[in-house]
Amino acid sequence: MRRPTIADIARQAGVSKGAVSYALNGQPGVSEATRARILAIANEIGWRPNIAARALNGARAHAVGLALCRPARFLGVEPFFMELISGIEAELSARSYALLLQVVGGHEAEMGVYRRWWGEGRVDGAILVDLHLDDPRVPQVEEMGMPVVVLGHPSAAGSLVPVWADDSAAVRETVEYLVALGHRRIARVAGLPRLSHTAIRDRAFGDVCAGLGLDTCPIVHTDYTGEEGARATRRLLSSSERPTAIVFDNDIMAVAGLSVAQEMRLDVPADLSIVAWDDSPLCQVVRPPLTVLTRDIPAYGAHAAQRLLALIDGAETRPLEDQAPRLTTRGSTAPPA
Amino acid sequence: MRRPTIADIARQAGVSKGAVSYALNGQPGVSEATRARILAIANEIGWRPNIAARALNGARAHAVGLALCRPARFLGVEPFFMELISGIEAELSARSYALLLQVVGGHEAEMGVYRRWWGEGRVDGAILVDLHLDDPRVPQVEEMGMPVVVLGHPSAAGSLVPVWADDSAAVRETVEYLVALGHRRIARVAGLPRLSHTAIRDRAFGDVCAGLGLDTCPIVHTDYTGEEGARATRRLLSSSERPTAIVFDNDIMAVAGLSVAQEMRLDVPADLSIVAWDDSPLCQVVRPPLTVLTRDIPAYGAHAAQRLLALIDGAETRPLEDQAPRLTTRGSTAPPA
DNA sequence: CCCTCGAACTGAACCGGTCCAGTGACGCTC
DNA sequence: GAGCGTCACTGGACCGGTTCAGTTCGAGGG
Repeated sequence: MRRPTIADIARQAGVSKGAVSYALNGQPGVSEATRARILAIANEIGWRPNIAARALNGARAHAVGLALCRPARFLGVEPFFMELISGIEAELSARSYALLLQVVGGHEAEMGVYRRWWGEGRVDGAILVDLHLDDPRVPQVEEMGMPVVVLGHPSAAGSLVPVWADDSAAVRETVEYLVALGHRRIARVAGLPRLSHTAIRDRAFGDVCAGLGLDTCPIVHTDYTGEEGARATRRLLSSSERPTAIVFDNDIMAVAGLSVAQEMRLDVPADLSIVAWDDSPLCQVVRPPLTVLTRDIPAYGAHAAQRLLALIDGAETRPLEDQAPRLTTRGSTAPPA
Repeated sequence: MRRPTIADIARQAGVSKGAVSYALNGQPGVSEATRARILAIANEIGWRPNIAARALNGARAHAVGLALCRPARFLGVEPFFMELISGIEAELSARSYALLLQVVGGHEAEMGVYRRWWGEGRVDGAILVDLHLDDPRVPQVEEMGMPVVVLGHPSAAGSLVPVWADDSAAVRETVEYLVALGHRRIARVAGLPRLSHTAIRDRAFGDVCAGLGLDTCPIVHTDYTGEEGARATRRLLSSSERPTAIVFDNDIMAVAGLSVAQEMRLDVPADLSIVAWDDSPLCQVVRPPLTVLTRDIPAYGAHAAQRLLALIDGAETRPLEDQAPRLTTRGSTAPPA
């Protein structure tokens, strides 16, 4: 039971392959009657275009690539990637593009995957995530000439098209809110220090705290896991200058931090206010529910996909600034006791 | 800057395209000297095989498909899919296969995606997840003739190759453990009732409870979200015959249930024991840490990918029974007060 | 020295589409 | 009714590989 080809259709319709091609692609060159006949036959015998054959004629691969460079154990931890992917997907599938996904162990492997995909004509472009400071992938991808959208701040994107959100503004909003509540000792439990968005948030945090004349504003770096979040929290809460508010870089660390505080018989929010980055069901399920910096992650992914498709079409190449994270206040923040 | 082709290599090496093809594919028909020369040139000019051209010759697409039929809001909720995907990926990438991913809204859309992928020669096979009772996808996929591995119990897989784990055994182990602790009133907060694995767990739960002569063993069905988990827990804990132990079908509901219990001033585990299905950082971060049914989800995905690749190669088609979930006891289970 | 055989390689068909240069028929105009 | 333009369609080259039937050549055997 061979797949039907346009040659089969041509034979049945009594026309040439060329005519069938025109008819099926909505191009001029065939009469409406013939077109209808050809479409009917194609439909009847269940013809589908063979993308390989199409791609061979210099056409699009109709797929974009995403290589995630994270150990598997971190992937499950954060809902971020799944939400991002579903957003990217929504945009892609609307244009019948597929997403090629690969989980890789490191940057070299990631570049190897991109090189292979691009070299094999498997993808028309890619999305780069988790930018590092001085990320080696940026110049390498630039050299490959593959259309690429970068999820991250323009300052780190080189000549690639960035899609980004203003994390600095979110940090500022959060700290100002906590200060308005009366907090003077605010700490930050951050993610991996080599990630560029961590650096941006760190700097914004330092700047805002200094600007507001706050006392000590420690930053502790972690690997985003609950264990490290708990350890960082324990350390902060045991210090002589115990902070009255902690801003966490993700939800899982915030929940871990909450548990640590409660273990230490501290009341949240009376003794300690907690803010998490990125909302998730988790943040609403714990007691008290967590005040969070909310992002529309699927939209973020969708915008990135949009820009990438535009880039592939040779159109839009300007940076795209997405909505900044918004502070959603819940029960975990209050004036210090 | 055109992509180099074997014609370019042939020209530079002064041989025919055919010879280059033999050399690059490790086939006999060229001398070792020539082969080395050709490989050197290919390497130097950065040649990569164009998969479209290869696929055109009836070769493999070197990709498998996974269409996830879940609303985006559920995807982020559970680490399950991300872990599954990373496991699938690990196996695929070792064999240079890519994973085509699409998130779809319903079963018809999902079948449309598979039909398109298969018809277009984009994938060599697919993995079917979240089997329903009398799942309409099974006969449809059978008819398409596409190699497919089903993640789910053989009884629901029709003639497709199932990869499954013995959930019944896990349910039995859990209930027997709780009974051994002294519990007599055990409840189950289950997932979507139309999913076949929910039905299997439900039946096992009923059977085991009946077999052990337990009193009432209510089952409440939910949609896997924290909100519904909380509501179900509230309902169970407010009933006249309050259960002393609850087994949840995922981690997020278990955590929500824990919060509800603590809100109701019940001590966990003294007044209520809690067991969650699927371990996650979340389960270890809350107080008390949750007793869970642990599965090696990445391994599960890897095994499914293995079986699928074997199936594509025309080899193995027997069902594969994976390791059953194992009970990992933590602080959330104890004898009833 | 001739014949055979295998290794090494060539040339061309082929996969399933796209697309361009032609071709023939028809209608319109002057 | 000759000339022209347009429409509908044909035939074939082409994309980048694979594969197979030949061809050439050198070595070995009798």
